[in-house]
Amino acid sequence: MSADQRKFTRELPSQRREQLILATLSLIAQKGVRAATVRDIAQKVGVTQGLIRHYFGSKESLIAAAYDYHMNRMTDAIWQASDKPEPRARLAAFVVSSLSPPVMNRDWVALWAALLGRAMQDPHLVKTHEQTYCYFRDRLESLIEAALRHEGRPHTRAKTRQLAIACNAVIDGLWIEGGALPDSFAEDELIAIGLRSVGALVGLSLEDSRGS
Amino acid sequence: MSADQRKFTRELPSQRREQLILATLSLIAQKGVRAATVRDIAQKVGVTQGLIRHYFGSKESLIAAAYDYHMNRMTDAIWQASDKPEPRARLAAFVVSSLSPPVMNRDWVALWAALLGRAMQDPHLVKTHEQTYCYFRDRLESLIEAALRHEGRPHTRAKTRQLAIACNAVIDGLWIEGGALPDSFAEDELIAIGLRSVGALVGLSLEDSRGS
DNA sequence: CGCGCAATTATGCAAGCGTATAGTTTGATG
DNA sequence: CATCAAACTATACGCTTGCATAATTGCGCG
Repeated sequence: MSADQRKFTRELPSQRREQLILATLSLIAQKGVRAATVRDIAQKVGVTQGLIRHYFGSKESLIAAAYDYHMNRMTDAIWQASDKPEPRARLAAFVVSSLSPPVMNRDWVALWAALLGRAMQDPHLVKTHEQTYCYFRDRLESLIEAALRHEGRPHTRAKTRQLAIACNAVIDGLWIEGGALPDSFAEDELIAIGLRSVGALVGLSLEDSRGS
Repeated sequence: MSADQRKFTRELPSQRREQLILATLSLIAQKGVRAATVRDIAQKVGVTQGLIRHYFGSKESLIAAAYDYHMNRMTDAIWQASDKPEPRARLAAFVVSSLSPPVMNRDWVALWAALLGRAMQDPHLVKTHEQTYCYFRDRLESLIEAALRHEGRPHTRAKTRQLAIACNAVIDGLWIEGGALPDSFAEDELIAIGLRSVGALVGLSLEDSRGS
C-alpha cells in the first residue's frame, strides 16, 4: 500500500542520455525512422517528451547522437574479437565477427539502412558515415598488410588499399543480405563465404584459422 | 493574350502514374523519404494531391509502386549491357555497368538506402527487395556458370551459388560506397577493383575483356 | 532542516501530414 | 453537338508531429 509517492526519479545525465539513445535505436530498428517520434521515445524510457529537448535540444540532434552511438558500438563489437596473435587469424576473426551476431543481425542492419537513408541528406550524418567507413577500411587494411607481410608477400600501399576496399565491400554486402534476408542463408553459410572470399581476394587461406 | 483557358489537361493513366512515380523517386533521392509528401509530389508533376489517391489509393501504395519501378529500372540498366557474345566479356560487362552511371550514382544509391529502410518494416516492400536480390544473384550465377564452363572449369551447383553470392556482395558493397562517398574514389577506380575482385573470386581474369 | 538548482512534468500551440468527399472540367464517342 | 465516364480540382477535417513555455518536483548540500 505504501507505494512510492515520488512522481519521478532523477538519473545521471549520462545515463538518461543513453537511455534515450537506446530507445531511439530500438524504435528505429523495429518500426522505422518515422515511428521514432519524440513521444514514443520518451514513453519507452518512461519519461515525458520534454526531456528530449532538455538533453538534446532537438530531435534531429538526438538522431545524430544515436547514429554516432550505433556506429561506435558496431565498430567496437567487431574490433574486440581481433585479439588473436597470429595475423591471419586476426583477419579471419575480423571477418567472422562482422558476420556474426550481434553485428550481423536484422535489427542492426535495419538501423544502418534507415539511418543511411537520412545520412545521405544530412551533412552531419554523412560525416559520421564517412568516419565509420574509413575506420573500418583502415583497420582492415592494416590487418591485410600484416597478414601478407607475415606470409612474406608484402604488397604496395596502393595495392593493399585496393584489397581493403574490396574486402570491405564483400563483407558489407554479405552483412546487408544476411541482415535483410536472414532466412535465405543457412547457418554459418555467410561466414564460410566471407572467409573464402576474403581469402581469395587477398590470396590467403583463412578457413583453417578460425578460432572460438 | 489568348492564353489556354483549360484548367488542366488529361493524360493517359499510364503516363500520369509514371509521372507521379518519377516525382516521388526524385524527391526521395534528393531530400529523403520524409520530404516526399503527397503535396510536394503532386506539385512537382503539376497536379493536385487528389490525383495520388485517385491513381494509387494511398501514399503507401505509391511508395510501393515507386520501389518496384526503381528496382526494375536498375536491373534493366545493368542487364542491357550484357549483350556480349563471349561469356567472360558478358560477366565483365555486368560488373562494369553495375559500377557505372546511371546505376552507380548518388541518387540511385540514396533511393535504395531510403527505401530499404522502409522495406525492412513493410512486408510488401521486403518482397520486392527479395525478388530483386534473387534476380540479380541468379543472373550473376548463370553468367559465372557460363564463363567457368567456357574455360573448361565447370563447378558444382552449390559452389557456383556461393560464388554468385560472394560476387554479388562485393559488387553491392562497392556500389554503395561509390554512391555514398563519391569523392573518396578516383574515376573508374571502383570499376577496376570490381573487375579484379570478381575475377579473383571466380578465378578468371576479367580486366582484359572490357569493352565499350 | 530548508535552500536552490536542474531534472522532470504538464500543457498547449502551430504547422504539416494523409485522407476523404463533393464538385468541376475534359475530351472521346456516337 | 449533346452525352458521359473519369480525370482532375477544391476544400476541409482530424490527427500527429516537433517544439516551446511555465510550473513542479527530486535531491544534494550547507
